[in-house]
Amino acid sequence: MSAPEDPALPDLTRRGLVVAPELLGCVLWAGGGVGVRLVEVEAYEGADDPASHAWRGRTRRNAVMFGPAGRLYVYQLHGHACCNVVCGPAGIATAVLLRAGEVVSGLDQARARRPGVRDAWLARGPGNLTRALGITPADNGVDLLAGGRVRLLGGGRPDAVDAGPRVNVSRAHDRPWRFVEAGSPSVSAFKIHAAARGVISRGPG
DNA sequence: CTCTAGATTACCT
DNA sequence: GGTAATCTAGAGT
Repeated sequence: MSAPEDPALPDLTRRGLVVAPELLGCVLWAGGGVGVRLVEVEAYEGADDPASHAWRGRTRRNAVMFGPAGRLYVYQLHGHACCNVVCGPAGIATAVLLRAGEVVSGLDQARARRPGVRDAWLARGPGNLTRALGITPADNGVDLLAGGRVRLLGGGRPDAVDAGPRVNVSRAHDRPWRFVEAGSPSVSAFKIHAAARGVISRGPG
């Protein structure tokens, strides 16, 4: 009871690039009992990463990225919500974007939120993942380790992980900071930036 | 105050 | 394959 930390969770106080592949297989659990096992994530750093929201320093939107690890950073884009797990020590902006997962609990609730979508695609894509879980900008800044409505739980690592360029980012194409569980049907299938093709590698999970 | 670009998605041909 | 819908934060005037 006195040790709420989940031993299967990676140490989130390290930089997002290190934490990101270790988050694959972990479960993001939200209200309504819906849980999503993560199969696709992307790392974002701070001042050194021109693709990051935190590249130009702290603003009202990205303030949570500069906070302590284990918080949820939620922002809206084109009318959709996307969420990140904040990493690193307080004061350092680094986070992991949660791009896709497979629903492992609360299937009925997730289906109700995404009518007409096949089960494997319920949480495929960052906007779809937040929608299946019921996460909104109102959840920005919540502590995922505090046992609240939104939580991050440990899980088994996938057998194999693919790395490649991040999706729909127009800068820093040379950085293979997108990590996916190899072969998962729940991984999003968006076109990568033309300049980023060919930056793909495979490594052990 | 106005303008623009964007870590997206669904629908079109 | 392509593009319109959608809307806000951030930067520019």
